[in-house]
Amino acid sequence: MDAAAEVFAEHGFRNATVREICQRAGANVAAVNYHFGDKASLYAAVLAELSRLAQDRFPSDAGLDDNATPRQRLTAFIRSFLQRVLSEDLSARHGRIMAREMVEPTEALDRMARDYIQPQADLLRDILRDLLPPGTDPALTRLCGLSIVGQILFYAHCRPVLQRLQPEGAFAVPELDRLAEHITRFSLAALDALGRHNATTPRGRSGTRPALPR
Amino acid sequence: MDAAAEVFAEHGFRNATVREICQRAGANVAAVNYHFGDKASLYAAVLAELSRLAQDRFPSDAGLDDNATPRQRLTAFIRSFLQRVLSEDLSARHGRIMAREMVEPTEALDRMARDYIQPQADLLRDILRDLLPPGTDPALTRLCGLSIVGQILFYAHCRPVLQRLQPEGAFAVPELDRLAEHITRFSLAALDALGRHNATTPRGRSGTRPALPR
DNA sequence: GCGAGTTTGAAACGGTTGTTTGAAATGTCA
DNA sequence: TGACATTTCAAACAACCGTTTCAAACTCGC
Repeated sequence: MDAAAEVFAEHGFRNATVREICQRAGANVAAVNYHFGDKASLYAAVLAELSRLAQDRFPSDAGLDDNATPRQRLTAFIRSFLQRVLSEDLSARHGRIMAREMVEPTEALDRMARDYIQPQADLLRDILRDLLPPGTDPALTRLCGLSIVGQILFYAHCRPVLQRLQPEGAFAVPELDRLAEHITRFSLAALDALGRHNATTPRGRSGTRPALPR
Repeated sequence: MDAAAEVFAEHGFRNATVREICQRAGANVAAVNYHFGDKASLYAAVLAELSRLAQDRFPSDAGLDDNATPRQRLTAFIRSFLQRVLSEDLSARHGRIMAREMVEPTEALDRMARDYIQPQADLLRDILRDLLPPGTDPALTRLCGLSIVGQILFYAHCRPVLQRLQPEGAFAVPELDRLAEHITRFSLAALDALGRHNATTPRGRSGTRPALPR
């Protein structure tokens, strides 16, 4: 399974070959079918195991006590999410596999969305509900959540592009601490401002919002 | 080439088959090798053509006159970027192919990064330089650019996931107009706040920034 | 130490891939 | 029309894929 995780992370489900997996594991080609039934079941087993590892290595509420403020909870959420996505050790394979799965879904994505992604989405929604003024349009809350997740997943999806951009290293992936700090600051600043404008007209569409430049 | 663009967008370079391309084009299997040399050259030709189409259908300065403000230029940049990525017509194929290329690069990505992505990155950097106070740390400018691009590309990369999230449709992809407006508002709010805090200590690291919650 | 149950191994199978081949069809121009 | 170049076509090729087969090797309770 360790070898399989490596190969799946490198090539994706479809392009990974059981021959390479078995070779890297020092096993025979028939081993996969004997122990797991087929390639797809091995993939499912690897994915489940990696999700479990990533989840309890970087829990979303890392270092929070019971009465943490919403701001603290968002900070922890962003940081642990980034760690799961960017960390170079075991869970890096989880991040790479998930990134591929999002762009090119297999049947495994349905279960991942339900068991792994949905709870994260619910958690973020709850944090944002506490962070934004009461009565905030749920659609706005949702959009803010997507803006935050987007900033994070960007580094999971686009690393190959960042590495190719000039000038040398200027667009390289920043170190994780610096990155988590920036995304948190950027997002909190936006949430504060959007919350302020929205609090005055909890149900209004955009009447009192500052007009966008045209 | 039209059939090829379709099939490449659906399955990616590696998983697309010349047989399906030729069948969809009503041509013989040998046609690809006869007219383009090999599968990779056809892919390169398709990618170049789609980039050209997307670029002059949704130029980054759509509807701007010469003395547009930085805020207007950012608004136009975000909107046209989103259109290139999400629009359902021709350029949808370009968006899907680019998304795949970012997660699973082929040799074609090197040229795309240089000729297509780099100019966009330079443009966004210039806009942000005008938008943030003079003396802003270039690293911060860069991070803000990545935050903005991340929010946009998220919808290109994660649509399959969004469609699978409960509750029904609540996390579906919002319509483009609403989305462009949100990302612009979210980003401008963050830029304004970060600019304010940073302007007081143009070169300082984080001394006077509001402390993050722990 | 032995025999039933489990695991491994080399080889092969059927299927799909990108590419090549060489003949047939089509187009071009005197 | 007749010659020549260009394009299409069905068929085949070699390589690789996931999976199966079945004999050999191993494990472990007795």
